[in-house]
Amino acid sequence: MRYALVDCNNFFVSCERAFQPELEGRPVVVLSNNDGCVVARSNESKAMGIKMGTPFFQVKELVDAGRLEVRSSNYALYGDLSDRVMHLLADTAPRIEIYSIDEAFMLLEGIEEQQVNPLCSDLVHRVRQWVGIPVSVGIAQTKTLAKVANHFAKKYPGYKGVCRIETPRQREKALSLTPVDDVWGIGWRMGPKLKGMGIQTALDFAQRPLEWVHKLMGITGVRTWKELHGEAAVQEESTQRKQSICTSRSFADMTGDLEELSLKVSDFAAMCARKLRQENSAAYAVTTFLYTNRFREDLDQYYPSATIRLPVPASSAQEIVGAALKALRTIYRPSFLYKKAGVIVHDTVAADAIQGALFEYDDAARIRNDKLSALMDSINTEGRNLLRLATQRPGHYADGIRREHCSKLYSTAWSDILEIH
DNA sequence: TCTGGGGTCCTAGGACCC
DNA sequence: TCTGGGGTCCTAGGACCC
Repeated sequence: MRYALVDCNNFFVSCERAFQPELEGRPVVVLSNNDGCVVARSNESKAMGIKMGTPFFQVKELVDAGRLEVRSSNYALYGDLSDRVMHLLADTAPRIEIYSIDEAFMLLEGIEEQQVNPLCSDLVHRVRQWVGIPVSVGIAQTKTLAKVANHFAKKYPGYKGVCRIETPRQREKALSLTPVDDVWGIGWRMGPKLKGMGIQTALDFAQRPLEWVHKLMGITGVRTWKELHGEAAVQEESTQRKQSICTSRSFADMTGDLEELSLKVSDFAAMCARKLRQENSAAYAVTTFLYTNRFREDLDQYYPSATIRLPVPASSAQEIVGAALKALRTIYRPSFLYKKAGVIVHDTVAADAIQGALFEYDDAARIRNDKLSALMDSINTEGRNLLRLATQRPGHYADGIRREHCSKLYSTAWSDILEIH
């Protein structure tokens, strides 16, 4: 098997540039929700030393001085452009696995070896021309090696966006030039630990005995090691249905008020229920969690969560919201100030495979709830929650979230129209 | 004053049973 | 009052990813 990892360069920034070409060549950053911190950077802003996750207030001076462009994140736009990129990939390869909003693996089975590079080069041009997004492609025998190849494709313009690791010699060379903490699967915990033991590069790591890796890092480390040796060990994307769905937000201002938290949690839960229905799923369990502000060392900290199990998997707003509020009441303590809350629905099953509980469950009520939720879905299109439960407040859960640097909704008018049946 | 959101997988340890 | 070993299931939390 051969994999091609296609990765959009600086994706959120590239999306903004696709509709504002004057941003081309300028240092740009895109911010997280609440305009909290930097989540995407152009090459120019990376070169200025701005790090991923930098709080916005630390670079605000650069913006005020006209040396840095800033945008609030616009997920409707990014999702739309992502769809367009993925369609081009699906037209190129026999099979693709979408890994994230800006990345996908193409499975190149059945494609002749000499065809692989021209095919990928052509894809890079098409995506740039038709969607306006620059992408890089890394090709290798395993997903982890394809990731390594992708780093080279991004870093060195000479590759023109496509880098392939094929021979053992190429593999060794590439691994010897890759810092161990840049390897997919080796994170901020293990990276420094390995370096402390004298393992600097991916090649150093790959040359350790497998047993040693197993003892230090467990089964996940073994997988990474095998992948670097060209043996596929990372799971194929199998389950289409998500196992858990989460909706959470930080608040612009902290709150200790149960009433206010209940309104937020109701909205998060209703959004989870809607995502469930869109996936044609239902969930056996609902978890509500709260966070105090971890940056305020002067305040008491509290990170509680509680899970409610349901007798029958649910996807109606009524049931999910009811369970989430019940969980909230068990964890809420009035003596704290909360900065963030969220709802997770998990233990999901296909909605059409639900088995009723034997006793003590009102089937008629469930069917009524499901019908009402479906009706709400048909009226509430994405981002426009016109219908709500009584526990939800007028407005949208995104209300009160800071978005002071948002670009216009360039592309999404079309998808809104297409979603109305 | 100001510090994101949404996922997956693995493991350690507790509860419970025989 | 003494009190072993092994198995399973569940859950919380850690580590990783983007």
